[in-house]
Amino acid sequence: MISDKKFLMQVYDALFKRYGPRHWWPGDTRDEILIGAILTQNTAWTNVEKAIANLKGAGLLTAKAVAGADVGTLARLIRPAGYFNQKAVRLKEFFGHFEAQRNGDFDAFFSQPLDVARARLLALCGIGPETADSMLLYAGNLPTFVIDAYTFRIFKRLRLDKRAYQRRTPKGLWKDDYETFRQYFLKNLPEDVRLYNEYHALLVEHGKTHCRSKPACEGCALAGICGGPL
DNA sequence: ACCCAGGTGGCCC
DNA sequence: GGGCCACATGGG
Repeated sequence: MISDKKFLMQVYDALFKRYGPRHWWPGDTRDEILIGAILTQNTAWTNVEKAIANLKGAGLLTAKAVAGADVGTLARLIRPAGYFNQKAVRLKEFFGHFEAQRNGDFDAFFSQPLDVARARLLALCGIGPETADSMLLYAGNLPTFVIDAYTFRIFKRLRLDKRAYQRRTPKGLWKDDYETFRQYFLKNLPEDVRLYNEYHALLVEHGKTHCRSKPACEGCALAGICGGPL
């Protein structure tokens, strides 16, 4: 059995060879990346694009503008992204917090040690581990790894026999666990923001087209690595 | 008419 | 800690 380090790079190489560089995050500015990270929670990116276009048309695609915007206005504009009432409140709270507490200085925020910045993001309502890691990696260029539903699904299928990235519950059952997955990647990959960026983007691209409900990976970029159906 | 999408938080036991 | 549930639009 190959080592975890080699295994992870083997998967990465196969995906990169198949899909090429993804040029993530899809957004022109850091503010837009942060906004998109909240809008895309459990939502198809195509819907997020519509919401972002609306915000842009209203001149509300910057942190400062969102912080000062009316929640009802935000909700109306981001409607296509779903959960628009929740997300409108959370967007305004998120950027309002930074504007009020830190004068909107994201450079300083992302200059903090990764673990410090991460804990501060997680303390905010509506920012869970995936959103926090997306912000840290793609908006802050800090070396954290983003785990999402695709990552769980793809890697469980790849190595269901090993389960190195699952944890045991007190009852002894194997369970998906965000932090266990994340630590697996951080521990077994070189600390490289560019690599973490590309790896997650590749997993999303692969997940969108494969390993979804299909029972097997026929014609899959990971053929030969994949362990078969879940 | 379903089912799913680059999650999160609240509530119950 | 684990199991449900609400949140909501748009595309297949």
